[in-house]
Amino acid sequence: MTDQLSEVPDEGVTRRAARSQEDILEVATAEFAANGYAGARVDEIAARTRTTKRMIYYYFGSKEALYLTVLERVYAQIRRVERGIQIDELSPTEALRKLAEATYDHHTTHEMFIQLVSIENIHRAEHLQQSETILRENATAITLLEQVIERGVREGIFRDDVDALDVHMMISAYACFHVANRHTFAAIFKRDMLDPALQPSHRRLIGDMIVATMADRRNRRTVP
Amino acid sequence: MTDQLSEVPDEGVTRRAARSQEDILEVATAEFAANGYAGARVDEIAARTRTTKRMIYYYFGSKEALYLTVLERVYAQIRRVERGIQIDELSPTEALRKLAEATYDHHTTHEMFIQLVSIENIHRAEHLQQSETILRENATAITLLEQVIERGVREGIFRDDVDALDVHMMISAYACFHVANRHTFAAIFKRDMLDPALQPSHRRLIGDMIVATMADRRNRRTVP
DNA sequence: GTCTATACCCGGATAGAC
DNA sequence: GTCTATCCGGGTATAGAC
Repeated sequence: MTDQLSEVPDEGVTRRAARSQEDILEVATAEFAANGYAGARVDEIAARTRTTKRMIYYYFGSKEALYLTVLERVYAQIRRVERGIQIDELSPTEALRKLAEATYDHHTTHEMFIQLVSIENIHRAEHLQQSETILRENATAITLLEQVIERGVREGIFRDDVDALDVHMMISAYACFHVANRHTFAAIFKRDMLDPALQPSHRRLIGDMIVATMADRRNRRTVP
Repeated sequence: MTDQLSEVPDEGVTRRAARSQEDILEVATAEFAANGYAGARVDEIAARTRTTKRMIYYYFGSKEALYLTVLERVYAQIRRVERGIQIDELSPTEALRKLAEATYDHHTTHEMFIQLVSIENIHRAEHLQQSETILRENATAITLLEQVIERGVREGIFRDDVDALDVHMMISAYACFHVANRHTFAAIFKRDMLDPALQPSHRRLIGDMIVATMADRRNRRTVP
């Protein structure tokens, strides 16, 4: 979580203060992700920062507001990744595989994001619903997927009874599960889903899965 | 979570006491699932039971021990479902679909189980690892899947580079996601994944997905 | 086994000086 | 903006009568 999460500092705030807020957010992200909302300790965040607890309340107002800022920061991060995906030159099949792999790559390298999403779901997305930014911006992720699927259906190579949200659901489910359920899975089955040795095959499998499902001839509208 | 979760009461405990402990566990399951481990309140559990807070500590010793009992109870429940699945008469393809649908059915009707698994993952499965029962018994879920896949590979209709744990992972990922990420998904994309109107198609989709992936001819060892 | 009352501590939030 | 010190609610856990 060190990559490009910085926000533009407010005008009236000194460079040092902005830096300090960044530090707090960095540490808070780790603390919330590791312990959940109620389990996270503001004391602990302060202890791991160069600032004090008093300053955290000065900057962010409350534990909940701090958590919300953390949430918006990690959602902004995945938005940037999504916007960077280029699929112009690819066939619908290749594009689908690339989108699936990009999601797999993001989630497997951003464990804290997945943990925060899990935590947010435990709390019925009550905080997320307070953030107009996330709700407005992050839904756009599927427009790319919509275009790819529409093209594939038009070309007669994709089934037409599964929409973009369904595909997004399948991709996210697979990619999330590797990270979100890593520990219970490893405890019961003795296999670490994030073992680097397994990642290439898991990365291929998500592409296979999505492509095979969408191209399944038994469900295709137009049989060639 | 009203179905058959009862444990056999200890010998020295009266019928009334056993019933009281069942009540506590029922309510505790809901409380932990809804608020996470740290967010759950023993006061609240006591308030929603006919017993008192003092009795909860008398019966279970600590909040953590209570949570562990809750966890073992829901894992015992899914074990019973898994053991009840019959696939003797089915082809490998049909068996795979049936197993996928059974998992989908269980998870979508046991929201609290999925929430508790999420919570447990937030805490790096530290509690789950203390339960020899869960670790010993729940790994057996894949033996059925192993047999089906071995048969399918032998008959040349399944690819042979995806093992039973991988398939279990795909099935669980899909089924878990519907429940675990329901709220963030609904908030962002305005679609409730557990909407009863969508369930038949989602139920078909998980079967299609698993069957298509395993039968994908481009990855099959023996091309017919 | 079941109750009431309470000890004790921890954590979020704030006061107020500089 | 930054610090130290502190309040105070509430949460886990227990004492002790019946």
